[in-house]
Amino acid sequence: MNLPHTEPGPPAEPRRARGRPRKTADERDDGNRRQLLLQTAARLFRQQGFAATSTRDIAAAAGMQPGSPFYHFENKEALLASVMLEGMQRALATQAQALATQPADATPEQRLRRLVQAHFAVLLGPDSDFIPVMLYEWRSLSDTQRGDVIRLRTAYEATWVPVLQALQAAGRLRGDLHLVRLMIFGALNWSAQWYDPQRVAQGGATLDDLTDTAMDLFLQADAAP
Amino acid sequence: MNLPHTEPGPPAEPRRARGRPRKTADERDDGNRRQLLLQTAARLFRQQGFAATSTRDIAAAAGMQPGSPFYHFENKEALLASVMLEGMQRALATQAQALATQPADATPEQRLRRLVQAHFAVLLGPDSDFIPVMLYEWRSLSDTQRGDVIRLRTAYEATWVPVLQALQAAGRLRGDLHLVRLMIFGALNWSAQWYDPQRVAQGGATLDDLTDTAMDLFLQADAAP
DNA sequence: CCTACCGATCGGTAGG
DNA sequence: CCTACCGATCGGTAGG
Repeated sequence: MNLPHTEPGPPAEPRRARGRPRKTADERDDGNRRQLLLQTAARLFRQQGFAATSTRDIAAAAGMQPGSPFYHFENKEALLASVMLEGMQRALATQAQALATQPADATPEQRLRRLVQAHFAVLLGPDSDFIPVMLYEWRSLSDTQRGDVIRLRTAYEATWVPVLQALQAAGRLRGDLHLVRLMIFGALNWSAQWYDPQRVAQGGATLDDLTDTAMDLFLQADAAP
Repeated sequence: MNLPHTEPGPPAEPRRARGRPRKTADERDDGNRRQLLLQTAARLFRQQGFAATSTRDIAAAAGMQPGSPFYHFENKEALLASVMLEGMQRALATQAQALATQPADATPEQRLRRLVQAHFAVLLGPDSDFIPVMLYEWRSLSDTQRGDVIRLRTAYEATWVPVLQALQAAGRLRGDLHLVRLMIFGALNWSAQWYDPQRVAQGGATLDDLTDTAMDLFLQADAAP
């Protein structure tokens, strides 16, 4: 699920067996630190919002000094953009895997179910702060950085189109397809505002419950008995 | 649509015909200024977010000096809470009117259509910055102020329950009703993220188009021919 | 509601 | 990645 991220650091050099063993540890540390900053920023951005989260907050939560985030990221906006790109890369990977592990003769309904499941997993499952940040901190991104995120997001959404078209052709889905797609995404994405994974232990809805409800709500009942 | 708002100012005294005519103008101005601040704050909070909008921004956009908003509102959070309360009061008024102007023998489907129409009107229609702020700046509210907003919001959502129950009883709606309601609200509320009223002039979808699509998407086709 | 102001915090940087 | 720091901005207030 952790896609390799483009690293701005120096390329991995072949390491000599002797001299400066510390350097090796530092190199590995750099990746860890950057990843730690990303996770911490995603969590705080989600909880408090981008503008209300200071780079000092993030540094402290990651156990660093106030200036240290700027060693890994050019500025606060670049950190936000990286969180979003990381989120979209994970979402695309999860989506691709969900479809790849499915039989070739899967029905459109089965394919939709897989897409919905993957969507909820990325949105509400473990380590799921990245996508909510992308969904709800959109306006804090600069125009330049927004373009990169949009490209991945367009690809993610395009996967749904043929599935929805097939369902409509089969009479299982009604309404203007463009608007229908936007409303389906709304129904799914809004769950990030109210769903609490903690409550599953106390009888709350599971992600599969959500998927069942979504399918029931969106799809016309199968006419064939 | 503009519900009377509880005014902290002095009660309207009977005015003498002579002496201090300025006082009268000031009193009327007070209400206007407060309302102007509310509208301006709603617009900027929606465009930039609560944390990214300074009280100076709001004052300047309303043609006031940096300290002036604090004459009308105790602090920045109280201004946000007032925007949300104003939004919810308008939403409740619109909802009540939509149902009141409907024949008593309206079908559950017709009642749902009215609720959806009213919802889109408040969310996307003219002067519609208040509700999006309430939906998307939730976490910026203090616990105390959140309670007041929640009460109005609960009332607004409760209106939908009997309508949805009737539709489910009639076989027009499938799925767990609690989750279904949350997903329907999600599909509707998400439109604040992508719908652009400006584009209607260029062939974009109208609010009625959105309502039609929502009904098509959520409701099972009527079995009776 | 304006003027003038304060303490606190913020993003970011130099220099190591 | 830390230390020490800077200029800018912010929410809020006194006093009229």
